[in-house]
Amino acid sequence: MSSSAQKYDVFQAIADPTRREVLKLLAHKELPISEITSHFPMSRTAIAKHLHILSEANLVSGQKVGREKRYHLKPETFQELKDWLSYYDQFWSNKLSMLKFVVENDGEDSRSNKETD
Amino acid sequence: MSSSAQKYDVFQAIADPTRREVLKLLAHKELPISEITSHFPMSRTAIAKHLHILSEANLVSGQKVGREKRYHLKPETFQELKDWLSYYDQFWSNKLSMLKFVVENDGEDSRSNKETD
DNA sequence: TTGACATGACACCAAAAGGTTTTATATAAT
DNA sequence: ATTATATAAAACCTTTTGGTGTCATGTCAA
Repeated sequence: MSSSAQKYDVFQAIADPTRREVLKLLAHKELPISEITSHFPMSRTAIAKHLHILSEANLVSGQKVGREKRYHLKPETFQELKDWLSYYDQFWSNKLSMLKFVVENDGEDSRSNKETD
Repeated sequence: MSSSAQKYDVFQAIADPTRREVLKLLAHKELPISEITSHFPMSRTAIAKHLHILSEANLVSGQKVGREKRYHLKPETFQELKDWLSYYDQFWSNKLSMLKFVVENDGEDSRSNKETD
């Protein structure tokens, strides 16, 4: 599949508030560009660009139906994001258990700096 | 300080590849700016800016220790992202894709050390 | 065939993002 | 007290981003 020089990745795609709104709209129902546009205070061209970016990031995909093109979400890519996030889970659980350890042992570890944050 | 007019949100913060690398570094160990910088082909000032953005997005926080300032991750904000993502689950939970997640995370939290970004 | 509709593709522009270098300030060590 | 270290802050520059408007193309309906 596309290993092509993707200009936009998932992270950049969801960085823009308008694009996140578009995703939210498409969650409920697949929609053509002009209908999506009607929900925003900007031109259809602008929305088309946003959809292009979302599409390159594989967050949405469009299928032509007659003269319109209907866009819908692509679940797989949301999963990519979840995977990225879950990478960090291991560190937090470690951190939490370590904190618990420190507390239970009255913080006698010499090298540890306790954070008040 | 908690009511600042946040210029950068979490989504923008993680949009940049360098910043995601920084997060990855900080996952293992809290670090001062200069040490973080040593992992990148750019100036300390540039990294400082990235840290400022990550900090504004509440993904990291820094504490001064002597003349250095050590940065560490803030788990709560990662949770925010998870929440945003989980909103979409309802729309495709019946369909596919969650299956993939379950399978890939089968081994519980022992040594799943996937390379992320 | 003609006209309306839905979209795609350009060219253009202002503002923001991501980097640089320089200057300043606080702490540590000799 | 002086010097070296660690960071902060400001001015500046270039590329990218997010928007605009205009024109071209493809499809449906009279």
